Amino acid sequence: MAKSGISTAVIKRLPRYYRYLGELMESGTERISSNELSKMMNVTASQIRQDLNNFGGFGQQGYGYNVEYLYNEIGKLLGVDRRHNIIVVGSGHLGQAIANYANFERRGFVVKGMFDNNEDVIGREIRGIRIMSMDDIERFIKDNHIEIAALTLPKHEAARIAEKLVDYGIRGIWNFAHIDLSLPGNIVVENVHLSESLMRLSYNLTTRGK
Amino acid sequence: MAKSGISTAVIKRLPRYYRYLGELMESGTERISSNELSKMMNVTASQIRQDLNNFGGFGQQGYGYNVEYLYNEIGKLLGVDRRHNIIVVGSGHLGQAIANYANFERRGFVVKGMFDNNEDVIGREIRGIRIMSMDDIERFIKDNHIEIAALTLPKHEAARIAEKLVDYGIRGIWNFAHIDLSLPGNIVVENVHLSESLMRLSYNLTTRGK
DNA sequence: TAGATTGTTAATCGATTAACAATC
DNA sequence: TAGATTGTTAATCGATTAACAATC
Repeated sequence: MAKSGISTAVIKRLPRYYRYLGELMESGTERISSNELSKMMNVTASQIRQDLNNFGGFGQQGYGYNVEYLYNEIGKLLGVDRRHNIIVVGSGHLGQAIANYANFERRGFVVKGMFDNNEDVIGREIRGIRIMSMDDIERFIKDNHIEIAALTLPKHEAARIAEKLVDYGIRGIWNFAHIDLSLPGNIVVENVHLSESLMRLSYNLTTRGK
Repeated sequence: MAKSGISTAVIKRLPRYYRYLGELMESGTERISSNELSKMMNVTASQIRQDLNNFGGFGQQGYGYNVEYLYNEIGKLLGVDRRHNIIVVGSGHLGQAIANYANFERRGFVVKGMFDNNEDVIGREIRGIRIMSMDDIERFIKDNHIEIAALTLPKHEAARIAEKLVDYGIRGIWNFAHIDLSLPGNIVVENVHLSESLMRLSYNLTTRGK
């Protein structure tokens, strides 16, 4: 996995900065100092300045950061200034939830199609998004410039299909299957392992002093 | 937030150990060394030994780790040897997906009810799970020993309802709303911010050398 | 100019890895 | 017993925080 110079710790925090800056913009705030922001976000001002300086000098001494400018710059880093075409592979409840979540579109993530092996659901539409046969997936990816596949298949199918998706030209996989995909290093995999998340919650419930 | 002595980095890895050990058990493997496991999981053997030794000596010199024993011990740490009653608050597509995911039950996480403000859906059932009015939520939590609430409400409602849930006795919140909840320190919050996950994927797609 | 606040270097802290003595 | 492998201490690496000179 070809790592860029920026540490994953920093990258993980970027979307949260983006969210807070978006809220500041909505509330009409024009400028903000790392110190003010640090209080809102419950992190150190030092960390904010260090994080941002990984990407260049977004602020100005004596003034702070211009909210709208910083928001837009972080947006560019996160790629939300571009359009990303997505397919959802697996039309179970989770797949449907993703297809239904219109908010992603505001950030440029557009679900163009869904795929499933189950004959019964093929042909149905969800929020105008067609469920198609897996047989059509290669053609569809190529014709529609699909970049990202949300993978919501059961674990026993996920690994095999993921490899195919890569063959067909998918560049990133949003993996909801409870499995670690091993794919070529140029393929981006972002895991959402809900059951692991729930177990962490359970761990903390169990251990918490109270 | 009263932190236990174990670092969050270690805790985050526990469910993954648990998953691999479960697979080893299924495949009939009786014992495993930290070195073998490290190769399977793509981590260092040193890290595995350090992680496990946070909780006590689960292994044996010259032998390694007994798979079933270690699996069960980590299971206890993660609290999957106990039953956790859950409610889903917000019956949108994501809430329904959670209610429908029967696999959680195998780990002791049982969804006992769903709640919504929308009159149109109240009374409906999903996999035998009743959607009820928010007005009944306090009673239900108390009568059914509900420990965890999965919060799948829109962000503008989430903060207010979360506070109420805490008043009613909820101990852990599985938060799918795009907001940082600020709740008393004895309440466990586990965030699943899907839009942030998608942005990280997008960041990596954008930056990846390729 | 004086005050504020960044950008950036240095110090600290924590997490990971390496090494090896203990022991099964 | 000899070999294997843990448990654990020590060394390294990386991330966070503190400090302050640069500069708007």
